[in-house]
Amino acid sequence: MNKTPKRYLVTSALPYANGPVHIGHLAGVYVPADIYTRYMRLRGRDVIHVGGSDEHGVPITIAARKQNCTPQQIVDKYHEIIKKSFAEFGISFDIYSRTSSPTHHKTASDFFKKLYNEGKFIEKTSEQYYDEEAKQFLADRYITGTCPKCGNENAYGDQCEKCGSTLSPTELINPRSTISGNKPIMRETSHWYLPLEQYEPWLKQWILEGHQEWKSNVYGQCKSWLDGGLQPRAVSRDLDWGVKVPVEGAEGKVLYVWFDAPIGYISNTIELLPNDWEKYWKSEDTKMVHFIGKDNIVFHCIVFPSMLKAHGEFILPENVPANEFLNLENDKISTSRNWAVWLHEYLQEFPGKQDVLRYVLCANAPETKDNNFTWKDFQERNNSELVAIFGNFVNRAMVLTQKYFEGKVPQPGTLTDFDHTTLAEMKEVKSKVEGSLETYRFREALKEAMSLARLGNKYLADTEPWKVIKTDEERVKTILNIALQISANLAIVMEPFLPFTAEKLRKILNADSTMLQWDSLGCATLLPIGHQLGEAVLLFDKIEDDAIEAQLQKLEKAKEANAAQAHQAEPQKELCAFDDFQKMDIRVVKILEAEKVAKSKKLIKMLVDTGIDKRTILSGVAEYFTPEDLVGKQVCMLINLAPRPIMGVESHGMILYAEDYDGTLRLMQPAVEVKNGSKIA
RNA sequence: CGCGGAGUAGAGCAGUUGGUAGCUCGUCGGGCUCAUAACCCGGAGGUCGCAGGUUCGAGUCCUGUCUCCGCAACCA
Repeated sequence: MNKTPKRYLVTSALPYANGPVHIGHLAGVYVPADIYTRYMRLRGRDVIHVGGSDEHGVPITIAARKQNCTPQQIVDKYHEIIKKSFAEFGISFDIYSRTSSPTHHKTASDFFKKLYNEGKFIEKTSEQYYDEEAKQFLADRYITGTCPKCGNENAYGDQCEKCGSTLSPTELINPRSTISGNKPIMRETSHWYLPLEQYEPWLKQWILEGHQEWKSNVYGQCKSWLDGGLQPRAVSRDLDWGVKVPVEGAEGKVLYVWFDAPIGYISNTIELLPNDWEKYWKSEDTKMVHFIGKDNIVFHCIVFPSMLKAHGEFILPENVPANEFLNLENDKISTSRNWAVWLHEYLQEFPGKQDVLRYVLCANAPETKDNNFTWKDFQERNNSELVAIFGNFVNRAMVLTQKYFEGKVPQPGTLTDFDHTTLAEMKEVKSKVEGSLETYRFREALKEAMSLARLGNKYLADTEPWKVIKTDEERVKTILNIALQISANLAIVMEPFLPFTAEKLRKILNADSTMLQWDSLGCATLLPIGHQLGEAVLLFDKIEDDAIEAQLQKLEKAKEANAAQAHQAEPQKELCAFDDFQKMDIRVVKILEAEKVAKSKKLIKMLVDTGIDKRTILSGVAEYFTPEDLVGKQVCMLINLAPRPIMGVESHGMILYAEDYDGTLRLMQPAVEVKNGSKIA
């Protein structure tokens, strides 16, 4: 595109509606997309930001099966959570819809039909595993069986996680469906494919020659795919959840979710502007930008553009500024492992602190490589950057003005050289921030914006109005006027990044957004002389250690829960002859008395009723039970274990416990009370 | 030897066409006291993953090599 675009279409990746949104999604996609969009709006450009939930695909049907509900219920639940949390977090979508909407079904269906009618697909028949009970074809991942290479009995249809070898479902010995547990059968099925290889020359031209300015991770990935040669890609699947394939004889088939989802960008625009959407999608002077994470590069740079090209009426993305991934406390963020900071939970636990998270995620965004989010860093950035630099500067300017001039903007006198230098630096911020934002360098842009607050602090430190007031009130008027003008500029420049704070700051300055327009950023006369300022409330609050500690503990709990889930039962011991087993006399006994053995750490001495006699035994379980936990309980015990003296007392048997994954011991009790001395066999 | 990206002060990150290695936080020292013990100035701290090569000159270009992350279930 050579000429200046007339309008902008910003899309952000559709979150998959089988879970809530977490900080990885935000840092990778939604925060930068929102900053970009807000910036465009502030510049008065024609821009819309479209998004929505991606609600189709196999995983959602699996989740529904597991939770014993319908796929619709799953997506309804998460769509609501996601939509609500985005809104509360200030991600300013012009529309946030969903791929289960009627508009989307129609749009995707029509899209498919057009390509189908024009012969843009090829049809292929193949044999795939089919679960007769669940009545569905099985994706590779939903088939398990014995690995032909290492004998692991729980290899997946695409890969054995034990030996790492790549497999195809037909290689598995004794394949089983993970849905029903049954043995699947082979069944013939036919699907439509988009012949991507036909678009290869065009893609090479368009990306490799036409878009060398794309980020290196994006460009590199595209180049690698194009150099490797593209293959036809199936656009349909055998499934009952999704957009029905609108062709006769295609019952039980839906559009493959990758084909369906990006069309959501179009449907959402149609839903937003039913009569006016076409100018955003079909007009060459629209600039379209896709915000995505690195895992989506191929779809948005190769596959979706090929679809759009095949369709023929739509424009192509001008840029795809994909981000890398964000880690959490040095570990990969994972929905299934619950290793994440969930947006809806953050909003509850840190009310009114949307901008703190927005700030941290932008300042530490994974723009060029994977980055790490830690709660300690979150606290530090809040306390020593937002509070100490930005909030503190505004507060200083406000408090001084209240103190000396009753909260009215004072009239400046003659400017010194230093004043001029400071104002000149302030003026530069606009072009720097704009330059960074236009090239998707959000981290850099935010740093430039923050530098304005630093400039303000330095200005006050160097001019020392609290000293000068004693000798030269006129000079102080100039100083504070400048300090307040800097604050007003901060209210403008922070708007795309920290919209809640900008609003708050406008209130503090008693200025509305008509006084503080982006175009006047850098201007030293934003606040008129004599203007009455508002109340000097604090922009940010410190975050104390206990709040951070609570978050870390929450994560620690998630980790423990994972450990419990990941715990594997120990392998079976070697075989034991029946006679050997019969030698052991295991009985139900009642604990009559229990007391800790003096001077021992672990020992508890007990008197038990075995039905035969009453005897003394010792058990090394004081770390897990108090004597009171034990008295009166019936438990299992090996009564013919050879007696053994422990710490001077002879123990006549051994009580049996179950040892949990983490080493915790549990009593083994009969489900109902039985007679003491009952045999266990 | 599948393909991309990344590896730079204690931590988190910049470094755009090869030309004195930067920023934020932390740390140490000093200043200031208007401000949420906040702010301002200065210092220390790096053989730019490792090994070679091209060049007058390499964090940057080339070759090899190690590690991490993605591309394959969930997933940004």
